[in-house]
Amino acid sequence: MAGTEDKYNYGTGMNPTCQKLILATERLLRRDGLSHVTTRKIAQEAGVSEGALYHHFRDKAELLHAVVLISMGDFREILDGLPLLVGQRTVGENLEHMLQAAFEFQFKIVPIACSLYADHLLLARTREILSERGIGPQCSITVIAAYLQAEQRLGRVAADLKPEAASQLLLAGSFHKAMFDHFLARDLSEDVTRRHLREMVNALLAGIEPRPAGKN
Amino acid sequence: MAGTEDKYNYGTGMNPTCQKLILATERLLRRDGLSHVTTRKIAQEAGVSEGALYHHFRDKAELLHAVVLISMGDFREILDGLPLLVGQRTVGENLEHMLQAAFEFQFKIVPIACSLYADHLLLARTREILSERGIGPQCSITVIAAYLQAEQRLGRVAADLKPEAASQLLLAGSFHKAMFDHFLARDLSEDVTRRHLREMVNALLAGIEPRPAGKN
Amino acid sequence: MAGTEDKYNYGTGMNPTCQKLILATERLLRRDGLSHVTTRKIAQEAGVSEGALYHHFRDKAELLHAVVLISMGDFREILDGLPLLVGQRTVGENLEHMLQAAFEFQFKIVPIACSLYADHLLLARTREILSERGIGPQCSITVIAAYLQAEQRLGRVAADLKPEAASQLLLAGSFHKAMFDHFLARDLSEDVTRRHLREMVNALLAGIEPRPAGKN
Amino acid sequence: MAGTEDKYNYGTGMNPTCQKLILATERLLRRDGLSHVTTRKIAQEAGVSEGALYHHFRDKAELLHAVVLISMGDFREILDGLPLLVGQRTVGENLEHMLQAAFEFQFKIVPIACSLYADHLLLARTREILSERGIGPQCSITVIAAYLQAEQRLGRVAADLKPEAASQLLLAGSFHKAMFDHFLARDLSEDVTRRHLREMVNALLAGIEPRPAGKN
DNA sequence: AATGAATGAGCTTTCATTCAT
DNA sequence: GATGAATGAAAGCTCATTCAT
Repeated sequence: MAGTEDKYNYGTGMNPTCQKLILATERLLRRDGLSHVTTRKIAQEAGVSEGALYHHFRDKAELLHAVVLISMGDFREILDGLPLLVGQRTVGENLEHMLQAAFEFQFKIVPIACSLYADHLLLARTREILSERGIGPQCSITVIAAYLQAEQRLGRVAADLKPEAASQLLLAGSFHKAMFDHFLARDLSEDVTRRHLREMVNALLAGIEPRPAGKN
Repeated sequence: MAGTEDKYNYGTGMNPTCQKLILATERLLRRDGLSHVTTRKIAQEAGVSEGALYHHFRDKAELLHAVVLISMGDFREILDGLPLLVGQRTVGENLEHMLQAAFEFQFKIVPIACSLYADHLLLARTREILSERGIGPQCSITVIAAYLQAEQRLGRVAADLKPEAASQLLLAGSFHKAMFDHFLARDLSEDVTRRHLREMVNALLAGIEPRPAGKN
Repeated sequence: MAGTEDKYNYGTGMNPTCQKLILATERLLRRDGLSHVTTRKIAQEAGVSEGALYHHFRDKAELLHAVVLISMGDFREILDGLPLLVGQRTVGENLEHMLQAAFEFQFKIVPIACSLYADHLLLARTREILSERGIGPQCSITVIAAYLQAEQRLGRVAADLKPEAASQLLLAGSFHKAMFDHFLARDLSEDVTRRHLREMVNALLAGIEPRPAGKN
Repeated sequence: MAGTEDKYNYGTGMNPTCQKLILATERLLRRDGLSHVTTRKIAQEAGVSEGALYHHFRDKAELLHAVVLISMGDFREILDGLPLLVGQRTVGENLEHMLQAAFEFQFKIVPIACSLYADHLLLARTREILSERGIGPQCSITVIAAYLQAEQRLGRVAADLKPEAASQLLLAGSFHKAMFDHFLARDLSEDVTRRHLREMVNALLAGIEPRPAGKN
């Protein structure tokens, strides 16, 4: 993915000072929570000066945003690859695979994303940054909804399903689980997590209403 | 607060100054977000002196805990009526009705609940308090899951549904929407909100998988 | 003047901390110039904490404003007393007396007033403070113009004089001299200053145009 | 700048980078006020690197001095034409015309000239430079005073007028107006400005004292 | 019990200046 | 000569907490 047209290439080929700052911020956020993460501590942890932080990022919010972007990791690639999976394997397998990646991402950013609600100014600034760059949480929902719609056209998804609603339910489910796991400070094994997510996917796949005996 | 028999008796028989402080804090938390709620603003909003705050609470954290406790306390009551609906009307109607109430509550507490993630100490202490009192987000999930299980026994819900998973999906969906609405600072009409929630319920009711033509 | 309705009573009966801060600011401004006068230095010089500064003044601009107000000293009283002088002594004597007081005030505030132009934000904030309180430099001009108008009605001032213009000329003249004395860092004797000011008053009194021989 | 014969040759035969820096600084000073003119902004505005600034000027102060010098340099030229007007048209017309030009110049330099008062070191250094070159505000006063004296000899100006005092009153009046317009951030039409200045000239021409009925 | 002035450490951000390339 | 990343001190301001009254 190096050298793509991505203007905000925080994953690869990045200035080492930038990288140090982002990693330091991520580490501190996870350990202490946003309200204890000061620019001073970040600079110290990164081993650079506080001035350097403002040389590379307009403000603290922009640094936080970079942390979020870098945390997307696999999830972004999987979202990008989703259109190619239309008609492949089963819908359930595809959704489950996607949701695992989503969860991994969400689990990392819950401490940041939720912290924003503690500071309306930071929240507003984040909104600004996201809209400046034309991205945001709704993007993931839209991409998955588009996938479901494509499968709908193939008859692999119920014709009367609202793709947006189903998509939001799934992402919300994994995000909620991520918040929950953080809240309880529980460190679940990968297996348990996978099972949780699979159960959500399955519940949504089959639906709540009983199906007439026959198929399934 | 001195010497009553209920250690967490923040609702009744409380010193009026205490009560004023707690209510003022709750109002401010909702309005401004944790990081802008200062002891000075709290005292002003409550109409007492800053010093008084420290007569009734050891420190700001203790006051915040009291507020969190009160705010979260309603969790249980929200769903008390649910068991009575088993077998009544349709499952869809019952769930939708429940989700509207849940959303209203969640929308109110998002700024407070999310703020907790900004401060790991506050989060840890809240975790302890809530688990001590046997409340918290898991309660809601359990109650709804119990309702679904009861309906399952009546055959009104698919036999192979995992009630916990479906329940979490729904609550997560509305919570996610609440966070989203706050993030975008959008004030949706009641109608639009109702439609959003109904679409989620419907998506989960019918499921993603296509149903064989015929009944339903 | 103690106990008047003046809401911003910075001269008398003032909180000693306030007074210390104002005096310290005045001293430092005179010595170093605004751009070297930091809130930290002010607090040190005043022998109080930096926090105390912000306890008594909303921001640095408000403190500067207080310094200006306290510097008005006699000038304000003389302006207040001007209406009573209508018809008394000669117009020249009255104006000269007023201008001496104006100069004393202006000489003190030149370093502050001019410094504001170095910082557009501070300038804007000052404009805000002044308009909040309904005061400003135009007030002095107006008061003196009113005096001239009253004398006009008595025939002691030329009927076709524009009072505002004459008033501004005088105040501008002494302000300009104050700037000039500061610029040259010259410490003129009171006598020389008095003569300068008297010459300005006289020039304006008699006018530039030659008078027909006869009276005067 | 290196090794030319004119120590203050900032206008001609100068290194283009130097020139760009000086012009950029002047523009910014006028627009933003001294305290917001940073070396970074200067370099950006000049289209060179921040480092280049330090190749051509020992420090920021030296650059500022160069700018002040250039800005103030016009002082002398403004009034060069005045001696030629002695005995021409009316004294009032001549003064009014001169004051319009003076105002235009003063309005431009107010932000720079006043900013000097924010930094006593800068003020002192400017004082030295200006007096070394024999320029400064006193020059304008002297030139106008000389004009008035010449007219006095022709009987077109009252014999007992102190030319210096009248001259300073006028220049002070327009400078004061310039400061005022900046302070109020008001952008007056040329017509209004012209009227303001004309009223000042007229007030000074006719004087405050009533004239015996009859001529004039 | 209640007040509110005072504290001082800490916050985010800015900026003149240096220096390896 | 020119660059621009890096520095680190210092700016204005905030805030939980204390304490004399």
